[in-house]
Amino acid sequence: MHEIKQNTLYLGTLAKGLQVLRAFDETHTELSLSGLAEITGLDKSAVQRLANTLHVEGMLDKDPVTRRYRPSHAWLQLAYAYYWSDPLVARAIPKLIDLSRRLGETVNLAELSGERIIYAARLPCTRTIFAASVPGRTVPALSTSGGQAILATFPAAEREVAIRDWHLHAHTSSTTVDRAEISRQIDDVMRLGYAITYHQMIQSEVGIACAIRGPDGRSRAAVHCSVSSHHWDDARIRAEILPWLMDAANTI
Amino acid sequence: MHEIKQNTLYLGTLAKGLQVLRAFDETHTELSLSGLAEITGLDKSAVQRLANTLHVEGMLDKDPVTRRYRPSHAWLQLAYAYYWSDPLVARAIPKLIDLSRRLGETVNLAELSGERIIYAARLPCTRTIFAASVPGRTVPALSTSGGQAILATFPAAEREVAIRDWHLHAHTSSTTVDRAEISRQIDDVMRLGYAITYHQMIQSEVGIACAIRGPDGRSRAAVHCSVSSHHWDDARIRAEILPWLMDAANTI
DNA sequence: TCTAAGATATCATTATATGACACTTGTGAT
DNA sequence: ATCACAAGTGTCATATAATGATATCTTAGA
Repeated sequence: MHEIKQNTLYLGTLAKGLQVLRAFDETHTELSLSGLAEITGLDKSAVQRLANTLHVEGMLDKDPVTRRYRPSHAWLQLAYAYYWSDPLVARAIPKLIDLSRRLGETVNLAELSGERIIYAARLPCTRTIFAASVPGRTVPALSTSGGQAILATFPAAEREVAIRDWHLHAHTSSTTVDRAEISRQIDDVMRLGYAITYHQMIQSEVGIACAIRGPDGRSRAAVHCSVSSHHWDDARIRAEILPWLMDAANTI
Repeated sequence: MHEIKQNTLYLGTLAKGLQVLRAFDETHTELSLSGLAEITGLDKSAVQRLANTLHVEGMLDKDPVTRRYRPSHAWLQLAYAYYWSDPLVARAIPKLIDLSRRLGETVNLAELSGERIIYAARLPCTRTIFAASVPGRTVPALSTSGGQAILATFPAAEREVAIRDWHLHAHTSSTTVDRAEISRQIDDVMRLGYAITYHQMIQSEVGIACAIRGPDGRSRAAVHCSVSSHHWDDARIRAEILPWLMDAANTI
């Protein structure tokens, strides 16, 4: 029955424990034993043992009355450890703080994580939806200015593979799902040195991003700014946001 | 030999896997197998299996050349799931954004986690040390204005136990380690409705906090603001920061 | 080039996780 | 208030899956 990972270096119990942790997301903020069993597809008894162990070890809080499990503060402590381990975050944060004060708009550090962009650091400056104010959110790289800015620094072959194969999802009615169109957009990014996208993840949201280049010229992260199209027209974005954004990206 | 937790509901393998995750912190940002074995106190072979499993499951990145492990982006995604699960964060963030714009200073959501305060949400507004700009950091509750503000809402008996027993650590030369003095400070907090501490975690840092009260009057979190004593004297703090801070805490 | 320290691989042994089942507790409907 | 069903908790024989000692391979430093 068991996985092809039937290697002696692979501990199934630990992997299942991680499955339980990852069962929690935007829509599943607290889960009962049976809920966990359903989502993970694991045996009822197994989930009981896994959840209990995670609880005893302080990784899950348990509501004594509803008996439902919730992520514990330990999850934030893991994030704290992550932040120290990511050298880019430490270098970017001071610049992002300056940038956000200067622009008065939300700025992010967007990192490439597989086929997706993860917002590693966020400085929300204006009331916005919750998902846009907390770090750790991931979105398809092809659909964001951050992802396009990063992809534009890739060698042609890799870029084409990415544009052809990477996952896309129509988050809004205006999300670009035509890969040829995305390819053209990325050509523009290469020419201009920055990326702008409209209404990709949220309606009336404009994303502007500049890649942070490594010593090899290749980028794995971008400085990203998100503004409302109601408050900012194209000309003002290019005049008042872009210069500072590019400066920040280049000095990180 | 094994733990007193020799319960059939306790999965040792999973617990050891978590130990490996928690081996990473401020000072250990990337670890080799032998490093992990040393920190966790686990068998070399066990660590090999645990780390390999965590790597395969995407919880640890592995540098192909140094063979050292680092926290992966998955750690941030866990934090993202945490944020959705914590009802206080969602309610606090819009208020914190307003507050930080108004004050132009760093504001935090401080939650009580055992004997410590954890900064669940942070909006850094001014360049500061790295540890103060990323969420997930924990500090002893007794040594922070946030912790004192929360403790001041506790019934007398619990408060006294906390002041007597909770852990203290002299982070700076000015950290208050005299528990009688802390008790007096908390009495002041109860009278005034807010807490101010000086030089507790960092030199020349002033912390100001107001408790966020639940329907039962008891508090589990506080709105916290951190400023430099070079730029703010006591009078200005009380006149220009406190009113807004208390307003924010009361409306969350 | 040599030498250790560290990483990877192997394997017999048995401890440890498994999952079916029974039991208990809570919840919502009648 | 009672009942019935769903959900949570506990037990146990079984064999899978974790163990840790050892051996081999790799890397970095002398």
